[in-house]
Amino acid sequence: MTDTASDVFAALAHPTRRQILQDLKDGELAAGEIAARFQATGPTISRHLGVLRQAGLVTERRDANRILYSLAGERLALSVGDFLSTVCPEQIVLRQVRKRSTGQPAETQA
Amino acid sequence: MTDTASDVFAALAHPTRRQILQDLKDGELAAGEIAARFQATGPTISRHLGVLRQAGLVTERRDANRILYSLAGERLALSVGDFLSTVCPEQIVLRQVRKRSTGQPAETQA
DNA sequence: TCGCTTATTAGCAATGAAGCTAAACTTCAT
DNA sequence: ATGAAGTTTAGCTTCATTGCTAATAAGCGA
Repeated sequence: MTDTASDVFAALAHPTRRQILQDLKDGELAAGEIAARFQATGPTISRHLGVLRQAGLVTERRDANRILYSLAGERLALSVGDFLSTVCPEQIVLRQVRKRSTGQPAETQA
Repeated sequence: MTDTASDVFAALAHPTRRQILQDLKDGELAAGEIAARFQATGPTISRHLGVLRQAGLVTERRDANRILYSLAGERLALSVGDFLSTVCPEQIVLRQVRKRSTGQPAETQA
């Protein structure tokens, strides 16, 4: 049910999560540093980070006390760009992204 | 909190809706023709089409009895590509897309 | 007008998402 | 050990989404 693309797009559907990804664009940040940029509570941001991690859009590593998050830009470009390039290939171009071997997993269940 | 990008990504988060967009890539289709391609009922597909329309990803026009849906590819590429190009600009290139010129009139949400 | 086709809207049940507070867990310092 | 800082997990409430069936609207033809 929860295929890859759905997880990725659902993760991107929340403005806080998109902002987190933009903040991570310049380098890794600790969970607390990320949470400090929003009005939401720490647990709420932690859950958002969990959604992003489950979608494969961020990676985490431990540094002593803290947990540092990094952007998984290639994964983001691959998932989203792959869909975009199949629906409107004229308007978008993917760069240095290997296409997956097979086509879509054909999940057409409603 | 339902900004434009959130509506677009939320619309793309459902596999049926992504498949609808892919089906529309080759030209406009009537609602019934779209519904016939899925196992879901007509009303369910109609709601999916409503979500896509509200996100601005499809346009509709009346033809006698039928309502024909078309892909709004430029809008799709603009919304998604704009975000992608800010988060991971190295991996993606936008083509013939004006620089975020759309001042959307804040579409209403149910 | 009546009936048929096409498509949407209304209403309902089930599921999931998002936010909070409180508690728990990990790591390091005292 | 004890404690403090940094994060996550648990539990709860609220609201949105998804799906269905039944009902409604709109258009065309006899």
